[in-house]
Amino acid sequence: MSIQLDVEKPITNADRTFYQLRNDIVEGAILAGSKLSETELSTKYEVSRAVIREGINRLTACHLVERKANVGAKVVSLTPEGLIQLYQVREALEGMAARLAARHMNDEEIVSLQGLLDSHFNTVKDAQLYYQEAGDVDFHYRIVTGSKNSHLISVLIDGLYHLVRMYRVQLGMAGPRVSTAFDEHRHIVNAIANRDEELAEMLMRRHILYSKNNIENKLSPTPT
Amino acid sequence: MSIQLDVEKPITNADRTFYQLRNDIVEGAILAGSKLSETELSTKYEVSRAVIREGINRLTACHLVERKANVGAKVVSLTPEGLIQLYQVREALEGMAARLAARHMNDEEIVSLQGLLDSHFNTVKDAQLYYQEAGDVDFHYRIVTGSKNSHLISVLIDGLYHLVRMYRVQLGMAGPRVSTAFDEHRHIVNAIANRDEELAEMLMRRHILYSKNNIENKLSPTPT
DNA sequence: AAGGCCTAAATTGTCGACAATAGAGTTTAT
DNA sequence: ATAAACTCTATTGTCGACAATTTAGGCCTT
Repeated sequence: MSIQLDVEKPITNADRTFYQLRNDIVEGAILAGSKLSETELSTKYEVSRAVIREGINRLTACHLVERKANVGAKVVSLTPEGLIQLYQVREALEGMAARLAARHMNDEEIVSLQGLLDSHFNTVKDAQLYYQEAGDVDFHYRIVTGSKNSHLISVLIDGLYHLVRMYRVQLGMAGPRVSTAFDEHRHIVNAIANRDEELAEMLMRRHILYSKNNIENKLSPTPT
Repeated sequence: MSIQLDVEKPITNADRTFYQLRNDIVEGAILAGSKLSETELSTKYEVSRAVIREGINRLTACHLVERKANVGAKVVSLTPEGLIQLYQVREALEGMAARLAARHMNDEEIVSLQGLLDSHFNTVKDAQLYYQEAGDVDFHYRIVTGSKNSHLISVLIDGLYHLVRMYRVQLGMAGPRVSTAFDEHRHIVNAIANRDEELAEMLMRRHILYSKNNIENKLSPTPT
């Protein structure tokens, strides 16, 4: 089963530059916490300062950079507190997404989602961690879109998920928790298939909470 | 007690223009659903197109306008479905905000919040609906900032709240529910003062859910 | 020597002009 | 008559230059 989350195709030059910038920041090619010089970037990406500025503004909107008037922009710094706060927001939003998915996903979408889990099961058996990681992203992606709530979708997919990916990539999350996370996914899908909104939300919130605790333990011995 | 939620001061011309645009959209001076012509706005606000473009981009980030490449931007349309989806996101985020506020607000902040409610009680007695409306905004504002979660704060205050205000202003929400909402506020503050995270979240979610139902009934006789 | 002030360099903010694209209206061919 | 292709116009996308602001460094004063 194919995995592609970045189906957003660049129309204009500003689009393309924004995607490149975002990717370079998420992947760490542009270091976290570093300053973003407009002139420097404009020569590096071979576009005018105007498109760089638009890119930086868009990056500010998804919380990947911070901008200060008359001073400049810099890439956000990755901190344990920031990661915790990020997961708290995820817990709230994705919990609601699971609730709404249980209400609004049609039968066809649910069957497809179950099929996705089946294919994950095979990769888990073969212990292909990378695909599991991508599969996890794909799973959450489907729940969110399944909520049919445009605000939820845009805030998570256009916004927070890129920051989540940035933490994962740069702090080297791949981790265990693969098989247990798979079971949690299965339970969530079951709740959605049963149209049990309450349970779907609760299971999703716990799933994210566990994930947060798992990451916290990896980062520091004393969780908050 | 003074009420000021827009303490954000414009530094640059782009800031000032963005605030003006945002206000004109929220207040309805620029009609919902109407197209935003860059050249037209640039003459109207007496700034260059670059400034207008930055403003439009920022408005896109807080979901007040929608932009399509090579076509242009238009103000979002207000629909019952959009309002419902907005309140669903509010329920999730502000519920979490109340939970975190119960965890992170210090005693001084809680006392101040209780004082705010006391002053509301007087205005409610005098039936000054306008101040109650502003007071409601102030109340929610404090809970959100009390969460000490920067993502939560920015998504709600810089983003969704302006859209909420737009719905309230343009669909003429002032409504009854004043005194009952006041009681709900009181219960929420009590839960926070008792450091009861679970209850604070639940009460806040119900508070927003009631508010949503109240608005739905005003809009259409058949709620979703 | 420490502190403040002034100057200069670099960076961001703003602007007007030009290029590229989309949409409407007109023409033309079947 | 209809549909496709073309032209033209209005709007957005992109660019380089100029203005305003910040910041760092040296200089002067106490």
